[in-house]
Amino acid sequence: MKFENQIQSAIADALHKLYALSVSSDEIKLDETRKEFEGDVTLVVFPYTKVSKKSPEQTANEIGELLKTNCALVSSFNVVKGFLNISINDSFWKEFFQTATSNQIAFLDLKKTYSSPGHLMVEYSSPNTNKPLHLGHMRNILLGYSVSQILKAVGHRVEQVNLVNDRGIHICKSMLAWKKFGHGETPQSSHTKGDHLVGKYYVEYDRKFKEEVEHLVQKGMSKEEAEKNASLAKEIQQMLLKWEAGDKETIDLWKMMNGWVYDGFDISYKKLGVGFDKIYYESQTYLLGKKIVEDGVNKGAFFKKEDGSIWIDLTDVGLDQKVLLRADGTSVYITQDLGTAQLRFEEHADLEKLVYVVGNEQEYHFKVLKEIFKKLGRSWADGLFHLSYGMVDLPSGKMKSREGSVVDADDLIKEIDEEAEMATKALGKLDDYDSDEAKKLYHTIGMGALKYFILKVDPKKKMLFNPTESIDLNGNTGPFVQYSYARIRSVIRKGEKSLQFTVSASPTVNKMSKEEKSLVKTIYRFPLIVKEAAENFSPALIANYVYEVAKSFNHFYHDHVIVDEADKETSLYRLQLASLTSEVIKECLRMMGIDAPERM
RNA sequence: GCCCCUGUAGUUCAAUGGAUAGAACGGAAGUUUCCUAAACUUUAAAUCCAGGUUCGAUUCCUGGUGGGGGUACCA
Repeated sequence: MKFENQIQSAIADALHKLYALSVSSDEIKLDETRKEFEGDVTLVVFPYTKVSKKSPEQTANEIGELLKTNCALVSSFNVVKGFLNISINDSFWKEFFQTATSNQIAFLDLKKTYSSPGHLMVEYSSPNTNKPLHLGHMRNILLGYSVSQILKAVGHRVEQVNLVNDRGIHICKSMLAWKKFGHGETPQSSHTKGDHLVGKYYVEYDRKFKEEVEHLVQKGMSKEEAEKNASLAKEIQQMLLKWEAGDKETIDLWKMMNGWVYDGFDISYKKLGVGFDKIYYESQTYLLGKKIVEDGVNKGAFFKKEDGSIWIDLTDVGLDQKVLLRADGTSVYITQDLGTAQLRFEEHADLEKLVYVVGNEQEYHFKVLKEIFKKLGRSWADGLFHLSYGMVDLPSGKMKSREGSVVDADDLIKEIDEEAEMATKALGKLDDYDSDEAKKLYHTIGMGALKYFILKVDPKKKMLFNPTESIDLNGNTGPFVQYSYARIRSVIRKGEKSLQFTVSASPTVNKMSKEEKSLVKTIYRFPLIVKEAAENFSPALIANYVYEVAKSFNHFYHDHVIVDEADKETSLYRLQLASLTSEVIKECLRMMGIDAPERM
């Protein structure tokens, strides 16, 4: 079905015949012809003028002539400066279209893209249990979910997992504050979502602690001393020790409050339409991590300093010395990651890649993690991959959770749903919807806007998000694509009614207009785009592609009457094209975790 | 100090070393006897600076400069 390979080898032959140049066909680079020129693919001939010893134009013409006579796919060519624009025979496009429409499922199902699909794990979300999810988490979650769907689409087996940071001193802070100042408040009694309630006490601790420190400073203590000697700081240490010792009262409190948080997170995940195959908890892996560190010391991979702390020396690979276990034997951040990774590869012996969706401020951390496992001789160490993404900035600057300048995920979802509702009501199209249907649609549109907005940006770049202007519904946006989809569906419904059109009917293509061919060419690229997106873990490629498809259809739609009852043959063919287009759009949206409404 | 990322229209984003740097929003001007006007058409507007490599550089290299992040037993 692919024509590129045939053209490439035909060019390789031509170069060999004309200039005795031997190049393998996959080294020949073909570009898509720019829209303003005639042709389908373009060969840049400048690199070959050295061997041809002729002008670029002459070289291009020579190659073009030979292609035209030797390759049946090539119908014509034209030369502009050093660019050889090759036109592919129309029959190729017709044939492609007919094959694709007569078996849409085969065209959309890319599971055979890789002859030996892999087994991968994608970790995303990774929240702390001391505060609710915010905008930064949303970029993480949407990226992780979408990447998982893309990888599955090309046939990989994917484990979608979450790692909950459920232990440590920061967790104790909200526990202590609740215990001291909470008066037994629960999510039920306060009608507050569990994660928000716990977050409230985390903030409360910070406030009380600062008060106390300030008080001590006024009494003449230095700030550092005050932070060490504050009674709250001491109580926190006590609590952490109690937790580690398994003190029943502390553990029960911990379990209760974490339970509240998980209930809250579940609601947020559900609203976002994402989920996980398995959730790992740091509290269950950090001990394994400690063990790995101890084993490493025995093997001589790590060393112990005089104070008893354990380190790894990574200066030989351009990194620093890093601490792995504190002098008092307690674990540091990386300790649990060691345990978690080890556990995962034990659970899935055939796991090839472990993808961590984590912000770019942790790039150093993941470099270190990989090097540690390499030093320990783990065969799977090279399979660790940090899918790093940029921060989400606000117009007011960076989000700082301690300063409260965060955009809360639940608030944002609510605002966007309301925005979608207002915009939809203003158009007044849903008069025959009942309130549940309408509400569902507002959410579909709102989430479509939010998800598309976040996913269309290259992950590694930082992005700016303006919550007050919220989300556009026009232009390069999710709702535009959703709207295009809904409209195509509506055209098809009409066609089915008036023409008894069915998807299984086989159309005959006589002529293809320029717009039609352009749309067909765009659809042709679908498998290539998805493959590229899977290889680069890039939902942005899918987003930009689906926008192009939607735009291309809108263009076509305005130039043609699709359902013309006087010309059933053409109508049938155009409806097939519409159907194929709508399925491609739906599949792309699905890979981004966006719903495609039939009507909007 | 050292390391990493980044600088494109007024704004938010694109552009495997290729043709006249693309979209969208916002600005200006249009299009509803026609399957959804959340649409379509036209229009003004940009590569941080200086070198280098190349037939050709937004892209690669060097230096400068602006922004962000990391790095010292935080997670």
